[in-house]
Amino acid sequence: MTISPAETATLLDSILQQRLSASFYNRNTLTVAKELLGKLLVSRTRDGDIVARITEVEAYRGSDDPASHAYKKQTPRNRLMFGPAGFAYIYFVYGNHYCLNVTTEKEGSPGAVLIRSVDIVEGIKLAQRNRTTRSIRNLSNGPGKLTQALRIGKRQNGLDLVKSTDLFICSPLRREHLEIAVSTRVGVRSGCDKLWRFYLKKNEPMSNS
DNA sequence: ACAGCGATTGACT
DNA sequence: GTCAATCGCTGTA
Repeated sequence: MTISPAETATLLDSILQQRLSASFYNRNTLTVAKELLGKLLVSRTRDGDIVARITEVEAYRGSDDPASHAYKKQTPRNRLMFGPAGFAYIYFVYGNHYCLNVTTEKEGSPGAVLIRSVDIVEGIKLAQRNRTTRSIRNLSNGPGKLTQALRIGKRQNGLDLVKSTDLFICSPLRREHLEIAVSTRVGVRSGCDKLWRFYLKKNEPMSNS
């Protein structure tokens, strides 16, 4: 099917109407994490748009969470976790990879949700080019993979997800029933008592597999 | 100033 | 299954 530019603009308008508001993010991090499952992450690039369904997340908080970047104190790197909700917190790990978080909680209360896995629903070919792989299974099932697939990097760190038209999250047009599974977080040495990883049961944990 | 290391990935046995 | 790559941030001096 072909879509005219006017129709594309209308479609984008309707998508933007479903965009998550600041009040969505400005809540308990665990609540936001669970409710982000099934939502659509949209990245608009020069070469085209990519839409991805969120399938796995992890919650990170502050002084109650030894696994969090914000466990001890505010630093230049983790400052966004201490700021207002609804902003992109993107950090660089292992010398190679970027991880995308969305900030939560009221200003002064650190919190963020790490997006760990998505399914690309629009712009698969572009995502494959960004990742230099043809694999679908391996395309965006990990925090470093999905940022590469959606072309998200340090440039977007601190971006306001409620206002930006290049990177944002919205509700799907069609409401669906989701079965949510819970487990411990991946790749952390501390905070292993907390079951703060949430993923859609349908496809089992998509990352780290 | 600098050593240690990480909310990972991909290549390889 | 194992393991090296890779670099900016952080804590310590």
